[in-house]
Amino acid sequence: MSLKVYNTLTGTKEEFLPLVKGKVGMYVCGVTVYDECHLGHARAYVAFDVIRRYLEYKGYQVNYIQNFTDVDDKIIARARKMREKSSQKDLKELVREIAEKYTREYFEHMDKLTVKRVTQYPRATEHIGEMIELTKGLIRKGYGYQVDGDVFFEIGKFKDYGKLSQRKLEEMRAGVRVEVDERKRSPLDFALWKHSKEDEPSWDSPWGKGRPGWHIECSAMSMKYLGESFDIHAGGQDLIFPHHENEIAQSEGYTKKPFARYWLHNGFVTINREKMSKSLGNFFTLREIFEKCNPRVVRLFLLSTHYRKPIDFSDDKLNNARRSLERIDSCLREVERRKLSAPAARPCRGSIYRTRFEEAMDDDFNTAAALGVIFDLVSKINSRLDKGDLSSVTRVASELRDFCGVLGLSPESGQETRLEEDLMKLIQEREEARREKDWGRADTIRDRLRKEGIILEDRPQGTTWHKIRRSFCLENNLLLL
RNA sequence: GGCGACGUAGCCAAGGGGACCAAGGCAGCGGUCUGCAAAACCGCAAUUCGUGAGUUCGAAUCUCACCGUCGCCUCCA
Repeated sequence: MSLKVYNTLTGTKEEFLPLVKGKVGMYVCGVTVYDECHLGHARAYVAFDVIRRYLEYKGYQVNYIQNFTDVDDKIIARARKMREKSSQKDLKELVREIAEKYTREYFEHMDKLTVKRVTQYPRATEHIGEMIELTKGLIRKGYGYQVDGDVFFEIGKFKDYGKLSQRKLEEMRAGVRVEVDERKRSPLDFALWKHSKEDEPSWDSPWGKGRPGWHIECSAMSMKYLGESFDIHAGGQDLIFPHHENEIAQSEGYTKKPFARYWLHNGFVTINREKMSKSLGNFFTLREIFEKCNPRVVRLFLLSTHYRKPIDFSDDKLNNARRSLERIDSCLREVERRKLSAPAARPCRGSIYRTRFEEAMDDDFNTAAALGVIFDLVSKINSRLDKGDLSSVTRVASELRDFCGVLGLSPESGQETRLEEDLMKLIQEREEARREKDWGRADTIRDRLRKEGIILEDRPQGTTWHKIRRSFCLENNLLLL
């Protein structure tokens, strides 16, 4: 069975065939480290993390590169603001600090979302030399022109300009409504190199002191780490134009070879159906969301819609995801409890579920459909457990774990198996009370433990307990009131 | 203005010419289990896929029109 991916470049789903058999080179545009990550970032990196995981599941060796833009106008603007306020520090120093801070935070948040680390995270500032070389080459080949200390890319010289965003040059001109830099030959020409002001971060170049334009870094770094042509280039839909269009122009203008072969773009996160964005002020940072919600819940929420479609965010929808996740978790917990777990089985010989799961994922990474299979598996396991038919539970459960792993939704390992002594004692006390049919006391203890985040369940085989996350506690406490 | 996406039960969401009188989740309802719960199980719940017309033996799925929502064309995941 073959994997099909939707390619923005052609506007169709195509069979995925990597350049080199068994290997995939994949580049995803990373963040500009000038502010906190928000849900939109989470969506993109979770989506491409799942794609990476699935490619690995299929047996590919994935070389996954993601950059950090650690020098650009926004970071500099931020640094200026900071300096105005209090700091005596040098602007360049501040830029470095800001970049470092938000890079660190990026990793913290992605770790919580169980986004696996990619192969390498190159930074723009560490590849200035490569970018200068590229820019020099582009000038030599007639695509770049210098004005004062700036270098621009002349889009009119690249005949395929617009092929990714499926636009014609004339159409775009009509739409341009930003003030135009008069020195540019076309309003759509973009900067390869910008001269910088005295106090700004800068590097020596043939055009004087300056810094690279935004688009050139991705061309330079993807080429360096993945070669002049590679398999997958991905990012948010908002990067299609102009960022990715410009990358293509630069890279293909320079190498005369096809750049990325498959372009994948994720849809936006919306709030009340409007794009979440800084300018609208309707964005939620991951920090805020994680304060009240388990990151796994966020991840499940994000995967419940196909990655190319818009996904609308609300507390209500998070709660929905929360309950769904609890359904998976309680199933796995029960399997564990009955000692029916086994390591995730990988042999792909087809159960009907595995076939369905792979069909879903092969169809442009349809995680929503794949989740449907996961829940069918959960139902099957629960049903078997209920009937006491344990014969195939171990096998089915390992399949379930396997699929959860591909989506990055495996429960945290190392479930707590011990309770503080006083809490253990309370549970025993309740057992006694129940034996004596002192229901009042039993219920008091149960409620009290619940407030501690410990859920008791009386089963035919005896009482069980499990801890719940604070986020779950909050909700359950509300239910108690 | 140009280009594009979407509209499926109370909510989320998959499907994208016949196996669909439409998967799965949440919420809901009835039952089983329980001291009561919780969890779980069994069952019910869209005769219908924005509206209208058309193509077809057959349409949620294709075509056209209309209505509605959103996005890109400017930094943005």
